[in-house]
Amino acid sequence: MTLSAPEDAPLKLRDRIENEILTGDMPPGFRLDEVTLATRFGVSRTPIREALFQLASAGLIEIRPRRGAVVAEVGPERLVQMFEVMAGLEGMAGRLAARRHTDADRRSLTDAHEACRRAAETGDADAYYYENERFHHAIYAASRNAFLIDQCAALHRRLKPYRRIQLQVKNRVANSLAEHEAIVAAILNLDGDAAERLLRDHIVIQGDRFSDLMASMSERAGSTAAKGR
Amino acid sequence: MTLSAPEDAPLKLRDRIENEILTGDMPPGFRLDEVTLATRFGVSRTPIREALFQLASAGLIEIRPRRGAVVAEVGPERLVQMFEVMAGLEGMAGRLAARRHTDADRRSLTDAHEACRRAAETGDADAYYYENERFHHAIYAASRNAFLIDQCAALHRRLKPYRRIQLQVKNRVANSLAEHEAIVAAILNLDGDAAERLLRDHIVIQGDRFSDLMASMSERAGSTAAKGR
DNA sequence: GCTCCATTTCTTGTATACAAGAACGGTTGA
DNA sequence: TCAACCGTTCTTGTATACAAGAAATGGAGC
Repeated sequence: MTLSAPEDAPLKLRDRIENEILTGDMPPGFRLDEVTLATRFGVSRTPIREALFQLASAGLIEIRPRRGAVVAEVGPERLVQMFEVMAGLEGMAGRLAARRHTDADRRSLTDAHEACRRAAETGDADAYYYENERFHHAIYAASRNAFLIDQCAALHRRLKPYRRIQLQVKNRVANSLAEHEAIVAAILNLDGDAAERLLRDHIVIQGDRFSDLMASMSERAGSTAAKGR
Repeated sequence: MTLSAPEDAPLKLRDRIENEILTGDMPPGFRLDEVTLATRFGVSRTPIREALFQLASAGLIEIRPRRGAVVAEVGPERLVQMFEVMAGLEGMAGRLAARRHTDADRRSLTDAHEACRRAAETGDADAYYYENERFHHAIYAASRNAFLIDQCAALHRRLKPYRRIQLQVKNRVANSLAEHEAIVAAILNLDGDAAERLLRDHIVIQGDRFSDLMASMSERAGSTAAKGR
């Protein structure tokens, strides 16, 4: 299973491990043994350790001194917190995008939205997942704040696996698209307050949607558990 | 010059280097030579490299493959962007704090505010700097979102040196305290919208304040320049 | 049969050795 | 005098060796 497909030829070690974590090949709690990884990737322990430190900084794994590294367990509570922050950041990006976007931003935003619509109409969930990502990145970019773009992209990336599950919830694609519609309108109308509010609500998990996500998660946990040790 | 004083006995390598960067002992553009650092700290290159990778993940330094690491140059543009994001995050923390704070949060918030007032009255800028930090962390904590707390604390830490300069701007302490007053009131009154708005304005740099900060920065750059190579 | 302790084994943390790319300088030619 | 090219030197990237702490295992005592 692969998540994204850039030029995958010179993929750095860090990204390869990161992918395995994000795709769930290395489930939460999975023990990351240095020598095992080293032999598996055909390198020595040194570059492995460097990659692990970077992943630890990103919060994807947890390094306990002298006790090795494990894939970070993100419990329901922390997951909700992360989505809450994501909602805040996206709302902020939307507000800024509404009053700062350039003509080029406007175009890439509408393009991405149209691509989402096409994917939704064909009912291809995977395609929608991909185009949805493009849509959100277009909003980040339109905020014209490079630091905010970095922060949003980083958190978005970390939430990738859960977002994917989220889309499997019933009717989510149709609802998501309708929300996109309103978001685009708000940004193009330079209505920052509306864009912020709409994006916040678009991301936030609450009520039924939250329960659904949690349910999907626990199912999934059952199927992938005990891969570690 | 030291920034904060935890139990400084078993200070990790990463933090020691980080401190030298944050305090300005290693100014932006400063070349971080591995062997030099290794001999200076009395260790081998390996742990130095680990620390450097972590600092790079945090955005404090920049590692150019095969070309070594340098302290990241944060230009005025990026600095403004970082403060903009900080304002957004603090606003969010304030909004959440207003509707989630516990009795203990309420107490530590008012305590921190009182400490700020005392420091301001004695005119001790350093003391105010320290208590101001405590005040903001009290708000983060009151948001009851551990992930948001982490994010806020990390960015706050990165902006430390610039915040310190900011306080040296004329009348800033008095204005800051007045703004704190209103923020506390909003949070205690459970007025999330007001808390968010007030905190955003409290952090944001614009107009005169921004010019003043830039002026202080360029002065400072002059005094510390060319320490690197 | 269970528990606690000692020994062994395994894993991580650190140091060092080696390889390869980048910066530097000197020489040669116009 | 200046520029380009080649060789040296220095720095980073990787591998390996060694040390020290943690887990695992086996045995002894209760």
